[in-house]
Amino acid sequence: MINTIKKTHHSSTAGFTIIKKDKQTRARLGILTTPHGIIKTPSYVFVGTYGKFLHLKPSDIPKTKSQLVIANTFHLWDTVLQSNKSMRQLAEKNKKLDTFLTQKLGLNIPTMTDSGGFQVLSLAFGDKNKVGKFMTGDSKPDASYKRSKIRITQKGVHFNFKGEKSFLGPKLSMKLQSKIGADIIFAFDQITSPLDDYEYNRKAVELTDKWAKICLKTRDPKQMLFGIVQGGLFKDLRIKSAKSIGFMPFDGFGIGGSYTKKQISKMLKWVVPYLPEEKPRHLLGVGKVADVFEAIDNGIDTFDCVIPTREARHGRLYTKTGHMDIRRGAFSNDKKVIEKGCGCLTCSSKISRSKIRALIKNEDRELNAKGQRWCLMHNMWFFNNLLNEIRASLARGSYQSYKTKFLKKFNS
RNA sequence: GGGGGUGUGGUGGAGUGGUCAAUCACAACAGACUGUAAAUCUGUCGGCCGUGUGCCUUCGUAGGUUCGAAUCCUACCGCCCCCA
Repeated sequence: MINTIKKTHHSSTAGFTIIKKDKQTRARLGILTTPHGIIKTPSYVFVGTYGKFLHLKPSDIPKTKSQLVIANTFHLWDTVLQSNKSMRQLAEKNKKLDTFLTQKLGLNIPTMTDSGGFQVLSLAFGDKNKVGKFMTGDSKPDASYKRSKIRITQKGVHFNFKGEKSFLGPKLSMKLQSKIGADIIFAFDQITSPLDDYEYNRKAVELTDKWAKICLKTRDPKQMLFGIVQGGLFKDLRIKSAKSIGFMPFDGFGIGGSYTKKQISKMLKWVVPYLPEEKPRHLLGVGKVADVFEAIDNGIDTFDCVIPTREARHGRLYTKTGHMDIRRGAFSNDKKVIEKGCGCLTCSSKISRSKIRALIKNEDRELNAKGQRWCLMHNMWFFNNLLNEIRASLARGSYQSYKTKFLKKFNS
């Protein structure tokens, strides 16, 4: 089983170093060191939920310049517990791939896992509720809103998934995350929805605190464990949570929860001052272009988001002037590359817009997957390149002007 | 020359007397996607405006039957198949 995989982690190889702080914002340039390599921060973290990227080969990932990948404990749950012969054989063949997750990825790079806590939110609602992480400013709480599918106790969360009863809590999450073996793991927290009231959030903060302590106690010491700040939309709860979680001996901190649109920045301004300056900060699940700058401005070092990959699969491609829907008929005869001067594999291979369009709109699974791969290669590279340029501007001390210039050109 | 079949909105293709401006799919157009139950979802898709259980014009063409026709009848036109 997984025990046969030799672990080469050494906690001494993990850490975070701040190289430079921006003078005008809270932004900082840093290096996050893990047993599987270093991450230059600020950095985008790409979401490979099942320990892989749909339609990408392991060798594609380095070509996108991705530094860090986050997978999900909830989704890997079954497979990591299964005795897996092929996985063991793989481990013996390629001894460099020393964890379950790097084996899944087929690649020896720094990884994270989410605790599965987010699924408590996303799986908790009936399809009718349509409540996600974000709520538009004018959304109003719906009378039908209720958490009909979950029951939260002091030990964790009971819920139904695909008709089966499940339970996930801090202890089990730590156990699973240890088996998965990511370099950085997250505490099991209680995320709330934008529709939850003060009282519900207050309790969630308390429970998140309690679970945080359990996670610290039952963690695998070879991994870096990040605690998570909650508090919903409420300033005093956010601060309370940040103080409390920030005081605990975590290796870094995640900021979680859900928001109304355009509120991320405000929330970060409440929370970040209460987190230890010398430790890395991760913003969970946020990553549109504008949000990237907001996060970095407010002292965030890493952040993960499905936007680049999901939108790529849906045909939305990013350029410095905004994004395009490659499926549009207007591109059917467009022989140009997605973006002139782009260094991604797709653009440097001179794959035309019309070609990508034809592939991604093709019913044939294989051709469609090829089209999606070109889109993924482009978007992931785009975001990594953006972060690379941001880092360069931080190093030069011209972050603010880079940001202004970039956003002026970029139409979201 | 004889027999049979067929003709529907950008395309394919339903519908064979009323609830049909016409199922559905594709294309097109517009929008969404933020710790991935998401290789996905939503909307529009004859014209007009006052956006409505609104008006107008449509189912090869021209007539006819009927209270009422894309649907039945007749003729014509086009295409397909079979026999000569």
